[in-house]
Amino acid sequence: MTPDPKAGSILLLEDFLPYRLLRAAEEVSRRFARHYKDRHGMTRPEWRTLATIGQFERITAKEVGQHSSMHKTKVSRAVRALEKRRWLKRETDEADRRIEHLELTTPGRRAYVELVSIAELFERDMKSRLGGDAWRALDLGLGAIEKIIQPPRR
Amino acid sequence: MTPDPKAGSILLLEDFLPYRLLRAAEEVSRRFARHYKDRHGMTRPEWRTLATIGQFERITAKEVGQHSSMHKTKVSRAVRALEKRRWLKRETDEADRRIEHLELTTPGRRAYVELVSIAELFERDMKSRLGGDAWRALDLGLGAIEKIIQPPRR
DNA sequence: GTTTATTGGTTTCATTCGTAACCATCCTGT
DNA sequence: ACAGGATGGTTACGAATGAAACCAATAAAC
Repeated sequence: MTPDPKAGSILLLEDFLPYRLLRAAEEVSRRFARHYKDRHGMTRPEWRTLATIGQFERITAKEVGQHSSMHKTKVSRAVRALEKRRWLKRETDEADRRIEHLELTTPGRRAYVELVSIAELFERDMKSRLGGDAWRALDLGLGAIEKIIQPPRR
Repeated sequence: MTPDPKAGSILLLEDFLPYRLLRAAEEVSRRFARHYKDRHGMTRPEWRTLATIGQFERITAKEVGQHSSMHKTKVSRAVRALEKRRWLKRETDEADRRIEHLELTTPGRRAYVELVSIAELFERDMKSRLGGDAWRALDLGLGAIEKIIQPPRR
């Protein structure tokens, strides 16, 4: 398994940025996921939904999807799952009865607060492992990508 | 949909690094995927497998998985798909008949060369959009993550 | 004021995925 | 030489995914 120096090849997968980016992102996510999966058996869509509803007092499913970059079917399923746990409640909008406003219940907010602290701990740990320079570099690089990729979602 | 400044929340999903990283990576990958999907209807596992076999003259399925960070079932399926296209051939190892050596056929290598140039074009374009500073920052940041995440695969 | 288009959200369905079980082959120890 | 593991690779199966169809409800067109 030695790289082939022969002419024409010349793509080192391990240096190809889209590959590196996805690999790094998936591994980091996988590690972070262990925490909330272990803790409550939550999936990533559920975690993102919880995080988003927690961040905004009251929000619709559509807005959750926009804010957390999730397909509406993922949101729909995650909302149902969280509802089954009694971590959130829906309220149909009076003026437009298609819309449902989502809010966390008291246990839901408790879970949210707990998960926030786990997230912060994880991020701090990651930062300390990476070192300040790399952390800032990553922040800058991701910022540049975010500027490029469309609908600036905030 | 205004952020809730109330006490206790304090997690901005859009600033949470694991989230940002995955979102950026998925979007970049999605865009790159359009190219090889349009061109040959290839999936990501197939593209990675092709890229890996092209990079090494002759390689086993297991090594493909290691090099491209793919689960062995993904590799197995991708290899079969590429084989059906007649882009690769398998050769059972004489000494150890569990092992199969994989090589590209002539059309396979042709497709590989084409995809490499697409990849390089994509990367160049991405670099020019991001700008040199951000590009280098990203490279540095990803390098740091790679150093942290396990089996240093090279 | 009725048709027509749009929108928020759910459901269906085909595809993709990973875990685990599996098969065949090889290696180890005795 | 034979039992018990490992190992390369495939298969089976349940869970997750997203595109598209769908359902209500609202808004626009006329």
